[in-house]
Amino acid sequence: MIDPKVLRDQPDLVRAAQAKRGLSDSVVDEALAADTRRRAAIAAYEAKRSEQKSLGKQIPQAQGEEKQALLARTKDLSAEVKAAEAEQGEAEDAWDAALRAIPNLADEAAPAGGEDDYVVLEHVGTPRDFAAEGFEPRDHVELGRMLGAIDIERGAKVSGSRFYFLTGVGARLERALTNLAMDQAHAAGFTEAIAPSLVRPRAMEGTGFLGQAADDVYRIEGEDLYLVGTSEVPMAAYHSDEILDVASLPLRYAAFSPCFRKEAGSHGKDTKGIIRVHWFDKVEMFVYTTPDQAAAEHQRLLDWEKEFLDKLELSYRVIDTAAGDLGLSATRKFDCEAWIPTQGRYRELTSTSNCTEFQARRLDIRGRFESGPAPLATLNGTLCAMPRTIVAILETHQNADGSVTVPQALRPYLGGLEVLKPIAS
RNA sequence: GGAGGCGUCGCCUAGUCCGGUCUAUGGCGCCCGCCUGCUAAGCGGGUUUGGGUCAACAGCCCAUCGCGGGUUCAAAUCCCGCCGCCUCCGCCA
Repeated sequence: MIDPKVLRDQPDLVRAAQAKRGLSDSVVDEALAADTRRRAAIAAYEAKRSEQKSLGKQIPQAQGEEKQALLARTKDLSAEVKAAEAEQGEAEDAWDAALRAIPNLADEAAPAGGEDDYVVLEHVGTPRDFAAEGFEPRDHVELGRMLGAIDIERGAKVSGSRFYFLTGVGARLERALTNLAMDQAHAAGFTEAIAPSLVRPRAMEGTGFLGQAADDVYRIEGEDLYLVGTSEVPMAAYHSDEILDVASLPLRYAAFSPCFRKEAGSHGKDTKGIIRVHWFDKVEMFVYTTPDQAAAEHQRLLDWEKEFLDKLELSYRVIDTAAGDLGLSATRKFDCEAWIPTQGRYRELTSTSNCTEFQARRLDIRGRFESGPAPLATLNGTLCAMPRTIVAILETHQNADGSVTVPQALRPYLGGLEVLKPIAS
């Protein structure tokens, strides 16, 4: 959630931020009204409670009529306290709900507008010119079939649409990518993590995924558990309800986990191949740091993402996502989009978000500063989402005969394999 | 899945049976000060977190003994539900 003090003292700042995302600012007035009601309710309750406590202390000493009078008064007070407490609880809940409905304030530098209003920050590499090379590129579905790497038909047979099996060099490729990603993170000082992909509501809510993204979340029937769409969720909740030593920051984690997404509302989009699937594995970077370091850390996460894509010899562009396309928690988001030859366009491979103190407030993650405990900043960034990365590698590095040249950096992870060759069919 | 035990302000711990003087005990650690050539020891003080009020990071007040309800004038203490951890049994990758 946003800083309640900012809401109270600078509501116009929040209104402007809402406008930048293309959202109504009515939530601001609702939250302000809820805050006023809440504070009045707290004052009323505390006055009653204070009286009850002081009278209660006199009862054990009192005798006879005096005691009876006290008991009569405190009995009435008891009911009043109960009523005041109930009102306080309701006011507090309403205030909390109003505050949680407000998304993080978009960064000043983030472009205003919606999905199409992103700003391209840079292009890295040049998309391969297959026409000049004299052959028509095959898409990853066909390449995957020829290489015995991706089995979409059987994925559908076993689990339904948007599921797949990785087999043979496909499975080896995921393992190699995972290790390449983890090794890079490890070398950069990250702590490697394998995270649970089932979490309780608190973790899901705290990371902001039960808001407008709730339709995309799988829930386990009959249990209070959700399947995560990213290990950002368990990694953010990892230090929930903790006060961390500021000297230990930044805490950087590289977490592997399967990710599950309903992809509600995307019917008809990316129905072919493994660009958009209900399940995939991912190595995600997750950082806890101080608010004043968050922006610089965001750049570092972007740099690590670029370093990884560079190792895979992909051509890509980096975009600065517009405010309206930010998630609930993010103040700014950079996406790296790789060129997909058979689609003739750039597709998101990695994404890094600066969530400032938004998630930390919801999950009660604080640092012990000299001035006292205060919320930390959290950031996340994709290091490697397996299926899309495999798509980009296969399509980008394919040869006319359907073989695929393995990027140099990946070869040691595939036992020195230089070329993935079609299997005899 | 079955049986039992446990959960107190960083860590350990007293208190819970028999509700009120608990404004939660003591130790360790940590911080400040005194003392001392220096260090250690010793001595004194401080040390949960959140919130309300306020010009105030001063003072005062409220909440907080795993979480949520309930009983009561009054709950760390009594009752109910839940969560977590531990031990044993069963099952099992």
